[in-house]
Amino acid sequence: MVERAVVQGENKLLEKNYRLTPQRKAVLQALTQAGKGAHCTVEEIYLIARENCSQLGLATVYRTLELLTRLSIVQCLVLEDGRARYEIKRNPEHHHLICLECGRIQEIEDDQLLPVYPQNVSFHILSASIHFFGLCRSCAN
Amino acid sequence: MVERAVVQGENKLLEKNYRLTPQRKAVLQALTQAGKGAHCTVEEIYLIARENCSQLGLATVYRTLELLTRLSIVQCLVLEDGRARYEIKRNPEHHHLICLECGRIQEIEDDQLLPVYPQNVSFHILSASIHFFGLCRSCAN
DNA sequence: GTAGGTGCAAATTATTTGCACATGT
DNA sequence: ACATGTGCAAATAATTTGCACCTAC
Repeated sequence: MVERAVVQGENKLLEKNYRLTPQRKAVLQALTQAGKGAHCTVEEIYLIARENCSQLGLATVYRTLELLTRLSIVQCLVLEDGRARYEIKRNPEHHHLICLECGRIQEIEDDQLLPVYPQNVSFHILSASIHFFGLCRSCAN
Repeated sequence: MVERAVVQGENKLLEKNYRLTPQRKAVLQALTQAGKGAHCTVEEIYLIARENCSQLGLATVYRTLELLTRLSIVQCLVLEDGRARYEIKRNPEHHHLICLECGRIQEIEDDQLLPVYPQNVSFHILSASIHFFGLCRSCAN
């Protein structure tokens, strides 16, 4: 079964006159297949996507993710380890709870934290990326 | 004139029985010399620090920054470009306003944004890193 | 048919590591 | 004196790029 997010992504590509190649389909498929809260590295996406598109090259995955990011189909998350992670962009926006003990990443939706954006700042805020660090339930005992 | 932050950093090193080498002094000095809101890359810190310690090697800068981070003397900031940036840790904590147009980074203190940490989440939050993206005053026209 | 996309291998960039030598305490 | 630190060069890891070939439209 083809996920809704895949179809939406494919449509966005077509709308902007980008070609719908098996490689792009496979990357989109991999991102949704990994599921919510997956935050896959490029390498991980590559490995999953190759199952549906065996001749896929790693460089193509990088190029595809760059394109999908530019089209706001996916979003990039860079954690302290400096490696890029990607996830399908969703609405409403969400933020991340990163466990300092086990490294697991949970998600939290924007409206669960009544985002109070700064006042009296001469800066026009368009979006926010919030990383909370702490201990997840099981690591906190 | 030697900055207060340098002296504090040096004392923290001594307290924990780390040696106070010219290399470590130079890195601390470079970080404070760059000033508030500098967010220097490792390479930049290396270039500044070398002015006071000519035989300094880049690997030592990496090792020193890793140590200073571990001792909470500095903090590491990883932006979307994936390169590590470092700044002296201050109190109160602050967050970042990143201009999407010119890339300049402003700072905002924690208490200026009534930090609203999530409620009803089974996660023990210890700290937060908030990146706001948008347009700085001059780029917004 | 052709512009746009891809695979591969080589290049680049950021960071880490091994090891012989140097130095702060 | 000696553990700790350092410089250098080589290793590793992540990402980017050049180019000949391929394919979705």
